[in-house]
Amino acid sequence: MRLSSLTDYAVVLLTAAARHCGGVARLNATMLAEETGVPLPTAQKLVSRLSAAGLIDSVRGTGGGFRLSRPPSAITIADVVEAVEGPIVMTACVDAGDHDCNLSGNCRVKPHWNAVNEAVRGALAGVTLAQLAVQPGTQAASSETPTRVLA
Amino acid sequence: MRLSSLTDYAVVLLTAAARHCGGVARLNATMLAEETGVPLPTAQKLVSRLSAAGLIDSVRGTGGGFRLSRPPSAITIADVVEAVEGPIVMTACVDAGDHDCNLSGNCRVKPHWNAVNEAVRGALAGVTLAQLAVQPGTQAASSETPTRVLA
DNA sequence: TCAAATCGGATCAGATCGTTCCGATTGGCA
DNA sequence: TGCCAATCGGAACGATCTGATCCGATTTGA
Repeated sequence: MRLSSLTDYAVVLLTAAARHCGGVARLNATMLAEETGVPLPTAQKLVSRLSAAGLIDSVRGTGGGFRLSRPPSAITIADVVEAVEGPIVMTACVDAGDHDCNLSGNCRVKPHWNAVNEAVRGALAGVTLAQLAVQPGTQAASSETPTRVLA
Repeated sequence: MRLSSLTDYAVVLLTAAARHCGGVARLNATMLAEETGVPLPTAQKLVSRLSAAGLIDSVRGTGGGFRLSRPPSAITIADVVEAVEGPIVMTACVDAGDHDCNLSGNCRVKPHWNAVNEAVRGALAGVTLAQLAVQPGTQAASSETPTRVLA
């Protein structure tokens, strides 16, 4: 019941990127790695995955870099988790194939897992990058409306 | 973002135990393993952990076994997760020590993780064994009141 | 007192995660 | 027009953790 550290780093990187949203047009992995303290190779790997998932638009070559593909208020932690770790599924039952569950035949718990899954996913989808990007103690100054899960 | 399969098995075992709540006084690992399809060694290991966590009361020796220490409606999925996997912490930041985070110095995301953590934990704590124990399709007959997270 | 049955802890293989490195691609510059 | 530098993209390696199996400790009943 813990996010992978790669996901943790991804959130830190994207939050930093969200803060630079109005600044330079393009960011690069080296710059964000230095600013956040995330190891450069790891940052590069994350840029790959986030780009593949469509959360950032990346441009290769000299002067290239990346930028958020959507405004920070439209990117949730659930999006980041799915981009880095894959689909949010609590158990093998919920997975599309739901094959390799050796007790799927008479498993009576299975029908309930979907609801649990959606509950957890909803909790993660209720937090946006815009909320994370605000400075600690200055949340009142944010133009974003906090969701109930953060209350 | 996935529960360990041990946790999955633990929920299946405890749900089966909850169904036998009004039946025989003591259950044993062998019996539940056969009934649910969980491998016996794994079931034994889970009994150990669940007993150590106080979710079940176990008695050793001939004729021994275990039973739920609380009514099924008072045991939530969050309890099971914590018993098998340890405390529910999304990131290293939330952990008590919060040491080995090499960017804790100027990490601006850290203050927000606690809220996310509680949101997820709340989602898991809103589902009880009593809800999982009901037969699929007969939820209306359950005496338990469904929680909002399942709505 | 003996024996059977059960829980409890220790051991080992397997898989996943995290890190690191190298190649492919692109744009700028002479 | 050709070369070079900078960046993303994918592949390989090592470490850590999980999950399954086995054997010993403990207790009750005959």
